[in-house]
Amino acid sequence: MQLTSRGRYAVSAMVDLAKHQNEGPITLSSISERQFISLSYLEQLFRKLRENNLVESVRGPGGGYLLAVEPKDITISHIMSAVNETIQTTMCKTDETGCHRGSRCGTHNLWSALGLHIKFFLETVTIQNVCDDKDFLNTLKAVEKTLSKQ
Amino acid sequence: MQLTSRGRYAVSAMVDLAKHQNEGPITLSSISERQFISLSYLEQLFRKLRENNLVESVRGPGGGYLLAVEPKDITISHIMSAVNETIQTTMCKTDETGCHRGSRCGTHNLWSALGLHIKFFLETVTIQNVCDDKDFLNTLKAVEKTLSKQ
DNA sequence: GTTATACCCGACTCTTTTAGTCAAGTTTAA
DNA sequence: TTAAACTTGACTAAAAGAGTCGGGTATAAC
Ligand code: FES
Ligand code: FES
Repeated sequence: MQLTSRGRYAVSAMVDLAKHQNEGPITLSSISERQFISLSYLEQLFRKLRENNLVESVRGPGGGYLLAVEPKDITISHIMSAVNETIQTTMCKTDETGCHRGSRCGTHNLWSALGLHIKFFLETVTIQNVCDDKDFLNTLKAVEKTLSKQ
Repeated sequence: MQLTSRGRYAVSAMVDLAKHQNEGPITLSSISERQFISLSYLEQLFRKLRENNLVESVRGPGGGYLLAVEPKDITISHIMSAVNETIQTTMCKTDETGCHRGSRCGTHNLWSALGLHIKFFLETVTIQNVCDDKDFLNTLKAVEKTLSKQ
């Protein structure tokens, strides 16, 4: 199980955008160079980011992309969902092909809890945090401290 | 990104085994029926579980598998590693094909923290917990409470 | 000692997902 | 008019995953 590059690239690009926020529209080719992501691939990703209202585009020469929302209000979860990078931990369907043929399997609550655990992290960290490169590490420490006390 | 069935099946099977612990060696075909997992696939998984000393096998008629360790000492993480179901959140390599061509990218700490976050959960929950079907949910609540206080 | 049970093992195929490309547009500042 | 830069749909190739197959070997029961 591996975080796909779709999700990682999208976040990298959004962070790059946030860091150059005050420089006007940022071209994909400049992001491409800085983040080592192919231009075509970025175009694909930004289509989805725009459709999800996370970025705004400016066409024509001098154009590029701008954040449509403030960095502190964009969570990693927003970005991941936008590019269809969902983290699916359960495999239950209601039909005959599901986990336990319709009913809940003995591990359902485990995977469901894992899913929530991950979701919580992704919804807590914003790209502002990533730019600052510290808050989510503190978050993590607090979590571990709590758990180890049990 | 999706939890693979390799990992989910392995955990399901181990939990099944734990629940029938006191019945002597458990055959794979009985697990196969209860958990809706093909026998061949189970054999593949149990090979790895045995190589990692999580289960013991008894050959011949009346044979089957037994837990090699107590349920309270087997974490989800143990099982997942045994069947090569690692959750990889970073993509850094040291060579020229890595994330940022050798150096750290701006999102490295984020993914690294996510990886630790998941790892912590998987190392905290045991199959005993899953059998009881409650402890890891409490764990989760404690985490969320801590985080929401920040 | 034959037989049936059930574990053991390597290799293989099929399917799905992901990564990345390509070839065509359209808008607009200079 | 031109060139920069976004827009779009479709396409291909590579990787990972799921699951199968055909052979084994050990051993309890008869
Ligand atoms: S994971 Fe939901 S029923 Fe098995
Ligand atoms: S994830 Fe480690 S360098 Fe990018």
